[in-house]
Parts: sequence; structure tokens; C-alpha cells
Amino acid sequence: MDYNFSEIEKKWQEYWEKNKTFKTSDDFSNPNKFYILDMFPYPSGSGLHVGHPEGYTATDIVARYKRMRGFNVLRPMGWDAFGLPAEQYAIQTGTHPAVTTNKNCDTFRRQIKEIGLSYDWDREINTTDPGYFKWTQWIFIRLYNTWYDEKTNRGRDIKELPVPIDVIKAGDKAREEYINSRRLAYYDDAQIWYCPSCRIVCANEEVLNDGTHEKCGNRVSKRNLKQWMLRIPYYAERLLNGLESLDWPEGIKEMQRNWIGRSTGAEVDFRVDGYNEKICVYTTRPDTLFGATYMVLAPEHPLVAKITAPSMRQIVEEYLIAASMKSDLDRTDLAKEKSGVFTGTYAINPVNNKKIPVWVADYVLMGYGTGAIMAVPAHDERDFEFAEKFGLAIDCILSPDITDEEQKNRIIAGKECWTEDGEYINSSNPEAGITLNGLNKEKGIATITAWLEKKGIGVPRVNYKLRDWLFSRQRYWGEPFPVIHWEDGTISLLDENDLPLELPELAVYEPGENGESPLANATDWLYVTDRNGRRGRRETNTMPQWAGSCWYYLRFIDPGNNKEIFDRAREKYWMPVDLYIGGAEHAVLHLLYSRFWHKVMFDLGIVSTDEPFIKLFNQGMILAFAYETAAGAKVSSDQVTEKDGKYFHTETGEELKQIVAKMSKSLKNVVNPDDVISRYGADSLRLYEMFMGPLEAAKPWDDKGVKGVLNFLARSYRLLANHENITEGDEDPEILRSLHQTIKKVTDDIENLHFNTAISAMMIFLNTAMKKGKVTRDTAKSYIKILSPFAPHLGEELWQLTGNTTTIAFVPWPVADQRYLKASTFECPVSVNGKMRFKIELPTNLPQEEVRAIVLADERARKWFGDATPKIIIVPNRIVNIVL
RNA sequence: GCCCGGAUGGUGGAAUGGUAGACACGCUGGACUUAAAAUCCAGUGGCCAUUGCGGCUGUGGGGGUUCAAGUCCCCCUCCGGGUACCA
Repeated sequence: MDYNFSEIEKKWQEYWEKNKTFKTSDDFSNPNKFYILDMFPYPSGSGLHVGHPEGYTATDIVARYKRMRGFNVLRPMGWDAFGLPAEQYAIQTGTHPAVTTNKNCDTFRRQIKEIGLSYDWDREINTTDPGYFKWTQWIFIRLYNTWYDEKTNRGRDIKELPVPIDVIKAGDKAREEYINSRRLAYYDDAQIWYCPSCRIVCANEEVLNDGTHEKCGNRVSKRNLKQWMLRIPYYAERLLNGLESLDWPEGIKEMQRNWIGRSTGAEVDFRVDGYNEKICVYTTRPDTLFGATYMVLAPEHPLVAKITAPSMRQIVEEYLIAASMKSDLDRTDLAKEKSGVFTGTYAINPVNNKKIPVWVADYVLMGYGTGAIMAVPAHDERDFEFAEKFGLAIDCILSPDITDEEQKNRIIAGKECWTEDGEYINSSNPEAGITLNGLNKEKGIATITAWLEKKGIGVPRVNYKLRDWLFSRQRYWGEPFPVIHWEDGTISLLDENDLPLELPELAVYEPGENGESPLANATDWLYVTDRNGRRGRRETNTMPQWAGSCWYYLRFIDPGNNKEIFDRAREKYWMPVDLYIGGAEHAVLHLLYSRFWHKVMFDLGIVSTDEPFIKLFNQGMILAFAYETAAGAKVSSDQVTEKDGKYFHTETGEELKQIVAKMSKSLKNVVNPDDVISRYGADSLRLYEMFMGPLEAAKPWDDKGVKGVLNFLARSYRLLANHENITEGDEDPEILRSLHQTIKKVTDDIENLHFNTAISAMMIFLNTAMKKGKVTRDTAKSYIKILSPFAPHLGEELWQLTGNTTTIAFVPWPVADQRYLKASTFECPVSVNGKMRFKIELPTNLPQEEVRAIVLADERARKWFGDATPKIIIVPNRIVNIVL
């Protein structure tokens, strides 16, 4: 009996397709729902790689398991199909991106079906489908029409925004401006990153540390352009607090926390000497105010022009120009070498009325805090470095908490920077009624903050690193904004009933002038005239790829609905997502953006939960072996010959080192799932990906390992597909115990996503059963059931061969029977001083005194302690330790 | 620099503080075969001993807690990921 996986897999894939086995019913009568979600893929032209099925198989096992446990399971799949490659291909060939996209989706769909993943294909969605992006546009209109009420901490309809009376008095234009300034979506000038190579604006998040574009690797530069922005910082606090309740990996939560970057401190006003101006600074260390010896304004700060002394004007202007030319690359490269210029003007330190110089330096960023700082060189590394370079005063006001006297003296003398806790010195001004001397940091902050507030020169303040989200791209292949810019300078959004606003057909997909979107060329589409003859131009930017993926999990709930975004009752039933599995590369962006949109929709009553994803899990990356020379040069895998476990360059004969690396075209170490399926079968592919190691770990692909799981499946088939091996009547006790242990282990492991050990447990059971050569029909059925979520094609086939006529997909999951789990005796290890020496067969649950007597009498034990009476530690049913 | 992970045989990996190396690959030997593949059986961390029992050593390195440490604590090295003039 040969295990013909190709035939079996084809047969059952057709069966599932024909019978719509995995079609999800909106059966609200079943209170046990389970919404399990994969991060939907971008359908690239190169098709699926083996990384995709890793997460999909994990969710498939859980989905199939939950169905067998009686859950109503929602398991959908779709395509995040807007994106650059299809557009670039269109530029080169003139092929419409939709054509390319659909072709790629077809490939992905075929490949996914060939893995036997149990998706409900009737719920397939595609972000480029107008029936889908109609609702993406609809959400955008909602964002535009929402403001954030900081009193109740929630988003509200813009119609409910209270407009101050003086604004109303100032006229309609002022009123309009005020309202626009509060919308969650706004259109404004933005200093943005521009990629000259892609001819596209990039979000901050898309620019790498080295100043290159994440997508193409080329340098980006800064530009000032009108862009759509989303005011995500309003939700910073809720995005931060919401993390607490989520069952997400700690690392991901931490990354989101860091990204949001909450800090507490105070804003403090400094008078400018000789000008009727104040410099407002943000500081997390108001307690170090006595140590502030100079101030710094960001080059972009509006006060720079006002307060620069005439004598310094030229130097300052030159500096501003130089700073504006600097890319972030230069700024980071020069991270250690600070630059700046003196404005010639002084400010007054409010605690001691000292005159301190005001400088301009690009290490202070306009985008964070107030764009101005008070510099405390004695207690801030950056300020210290700057002060040393430019010879500014360094006044120590905090005696450090250390015993090293030499270091302490250096710090007090202002020769070294100290940022930790200590005791304040030189921090007293009785005239002003403020004394910090003798306090520690915590008390110091509280005392000075209260003083600042009382004096009306400072307020406690929370700051976030999170910035407004740049939400437009100069692309064709994205969701058009439902926006018209009128000739009178106003903006209006389309009426909901006019959605979707579809993309026009284009002859060429080249970007427009000055980096404008290709849509600028679509003149018929572009210009509109309203009833009164007013002319307008449509927004030519499109939305970023995040837009479609921000809410796709909601559309799966009711994908065909063209009246509403989704049916409210269905949303209430299915949300939130119970388990979401995908790569860690989306740790911050996708997951933060989605949570933001979700919270806005929650505030507006569109969704019923505050958070979308209850449990998140990140699969590790699948790597592959690659080869490099002694000099470290990478060698493509087709240039490598193996001999006696060593690797040689086919041409040069040089011995190569095997390394583990990401799969890449250049290393020619990409594994294609189609090949794996044709050689080993889909069930083997699934099983191997789960058996390789823990789901969360990065691990290298090794074809030899696939053979091992194929062997296991073939052995299962050989044992169970042969009627002669299936007996009726009572089961052998050893097999029975092994079976129930396996059921328990596999059940627990699926719940905890420990698939590798679940599979090894099944292997152990099979080895036991193969030794006996026969199992009862009941045993066979139980084993087939627990195997089926992992290897569903084989599961169905064996289920049929053991006399069943229905699909195994909804057969109740077996339960481990406690009676069979415990043996009556066990091999008890006996260790001496913690080192295992021998084993004794002992009845389970034997009283400790009896265990002790048996051990003391054993001659193998006596060998160690002779006639002495040793101390014996007994861990019941576990181990015995003899202490000498 | 900071934050978060990680380091266990030839390889992937397993181990509620309680028998380190489950399971699998690979390798070695054997059975079957004209032969090979497939399959089955046995062995397989290292060192020593092997006529028999066995002994020593071993989870990146160094300390510590414990009857007992891969697991807990302290210090260090290396690797991976994130992030960076955020005041």
C-alpha cells in the first residue's frame, strides 16, 4: 500500500471545493465563535514562498481543531493588492496594474488551495476591488468628519465640535479653519520625505536610519508639499493604555510603547532679555532648572528670526541654510559631532534670574516638544557634549549617588556628566521661594513643578514621539481620495452615495510633473464642475497601502454587503479577532494604524470593540542555508557541491562555509512551495513547517527534514490504510495509554501553538503502534482525528478508509481519558548528590516511607553510602535524591 | 548608546528547578535484494573502559543560590531584531 499523496490531496481538495466544506455560517445561535486571521498577503509576481504557509498552516491547524471542538470558525483570506510593483510593471509595459494584480492573485489562490488550507473562499476580498475600497474611502470621510474630544477622550462627529465664540465672530473662513484644525484627517503643507527614484513621498516610517527608502534602497530628500495627514497622536494615550489588555508578545507591545514614546515633564517659559518674547521649552527634568546654562532653538523655530541679534544675523542665517540642506543621513552620521550658532541674545532663567545665551542647533528638533530646550550640560549627555565643544558653562546641581570619590569630584566640578539620581546642590533661591537642596530627583521634580505652576511660568506636560501620519502617496495604484479641491481654495469630500470613486483608465502610468501622481494626467477624470459652475480638481494623491489593510478584518465579516460597510449584528457576533498570526515586521506600523482606525470607528459606534485583535502571535522567519567563502563572499546555491558533509565551490573548488541566511534571489536559496508539494506533498509541507521548531523562532529550511515527516505520514498510511491492521475489541493497554497521552499532549499543544512538540507526540504514538503492528478501530479513529488538522488530506482519506462517509472536519475532537493516562508503576530515577545513577521500578503513589525503605535496601544505592544512613529527598512520582 | 530576544550533539530541535539531548534528520552496522531504492532492526554527545558492570565530562564563559540548575540570581562574551540627537 503506497501513500500516493498527489492523488489523495487532489481528491480531497476537489471534495472541499465542491462541497464548500469550509463555508462559514453566520449562525449566531452558536455562542462559541472563533475568528482566526492571517495577515493577508501582498500578491507579488513571484508567487508564494515557504514563509507564507508557515503562519497559514498554524492558523489552519487551530481553525480545524476549533471546528472539531464545536466552534463556529471564521477563517477568511484576501489580497492586499495595491502596491508599487504592479504600477512599475505598468510603466514598463503599459499593462494595467489590475491585470497584473489579478494574475498574481490567481497564482496565490491556486497555491494556497494546493496546501489544503481551510479558508472560506466565499469571503475572499481584494483591496483593489471598488466594492472594497468604496468602504476604505467611506472610512476616510469618517476620519475627516471626526474630531477628538479631549474632555471625554473619544472621537466625535465634527458637527458636535464646539466652536469658540471669538472664532465665530471672526467670520466663516476662521470658523472653517478652526474646524479643519480639529479634524482627524487634514490637508496641509508638510515637510516630507521624497524619494527621487520612486518619485514618491514616503512616510517617516518608510525611511530607514541611513536615510534610504525602505522600498527601493535609494536616498530620500526633504520637500515641502501639500499632503493628507491623520492626527493619530490624539489617540496616543489610548493606543498605549490599550496594550495592557492584549494577549500579544511582550516584545511587540514594547515596540509599540517605544514608538508612541510617552514622556512626562513640564513646559517652562523663559523670558527673552530685551525682547517682549518668551521661549517655551519642554523638559522631562524641570528639577534641573538651576543647572540650565544656555538654551537651544531648533533651526526651524519661528523665534529664531525674531530674536537673533543684528550682529549675528548673517552667521545664523547661514547656519539655517546649512541645516535645511542636511538630510537625516548627515544628522545621524554626525550624531557625535554637534553643530550650532549663538543668536547673540540671552534668556532669563526663571529660578535664579541668570542671563543665559540662546543658541540655534540642529540637535533640537522642531517636531518634538516645543522645538526649544533649556540645556543642562551637567546632567544631560547631549547638552554636555555641546557645552564642551562651544565652551559654555557647566554647572553641576546634583551631587551623584556614588561612592567613587574621584568620579564624584569630577562631576561636581562639571568635568563629567551625570544623568542619574543624587542630592541637589546649588539649587536654592530663597527670594523666589524655591529650594531643592538636599532632595532627591523624585521629590525635586514634584517640588519644582508645583512651584512653576504657582508662579504661572510652567505646567506639567505629557509628550509623545508619535507624529501625525502622512497619509497620501503620489501613485496611481492606490485608493483615490474622495476629495475635490475647488478653485476658491476650499475642499469638499464626495457624498457617500457617490462612492466608490474609481480610478480612471490611463494611457501612461508615469508620475506627473514635480512628483505629482500619474492621476494628474487623467484630465477627463480630474476636472469637475459643480451646479453653480464652480470648477474643481480632484485629489491626485492616492492612499498608502496601509489604508486597505487597516480594516480588512472587518470586511471579512460581511464581504458582499454593498449597502453598509458590514452588517452590525454580524460585527457584534464575530469581533474581536480571537487569534491573529503574522510576521513581526508589522509590529509597529500595520498593527498601530489598524488599532487607531479601529478606535476611531469604536468611538463613532461603527464597531463594538475597542481593540481589534485580542491575541497576536508572530511566526518566525523561515531562513535557508547559504554559502560563503573564507573571505565572506556569498556564493549562490547552484554553485555549491557537497562532499562528505563539506561544501565546495563548483568552479573554483574552494571550500565554503554553510551559513543560515534569509532566502533571496541572489543567493539562489529560495524554496518554492510548488516544488515541495510536487516532491513531498502538501501534507508534508504543512507538517514540516510545523515540525521545524517553535512557531515564533527563525529557523532554516532543510529539504532533508521534509523527508522525515513524509516518512511519518507514509508510516501512518501504511498502518491504518490496511484493513488487516485494524482490529475490533479491546485495545492493548500500552497502546491505549500512549494514545491518551498523545491526545492530551496534542490538545494542549494546539491550544498553546506548540505544534512541533504536538507532532513529535504523534510520532511517538505511531512508533508504539507500529511495534505492535495492529490497533483497534477506535484507536485508529482517535489518532486520525488528532492527525487531521495537521495533515488534513491524509486525515480525510484515512477517515474514509476506516469506514466513515462524512468529512472529518466537524467530527468531535477526542478527549483524553484520565484512567489511561497514569501507569501503575514507573521507572523512578535515583540520583546521588543530584546525579542520576540508576532506576528502580516503583508503584506510583507509594508512600514516602516505603520508597525510602526500598531505596535504602537497594544494593546499587548501598554502593554509594555503605553502612551510613544518608539523607534522602523524595519527590513523589518523580525522582529520589540521595544526599551524601 | 538604549530596548527586546537568543546561544543545548554533526544538523533542526526537546526538557512544570527533579533522569539533559524527546522527536526528526544525518551517520554507522545489520536484514531483505543479483544490485540499488524503499522498508525493517540495532547503534549514535564527547572522552576512557569494554570480558562484565561501568566511570569521567558535558547546555556560550565566570561566579552564586539549592538536596538538585539548560531552567533562578549576579557579571561577561558573542549573535539576531528594533530604535536612535525625542530634551
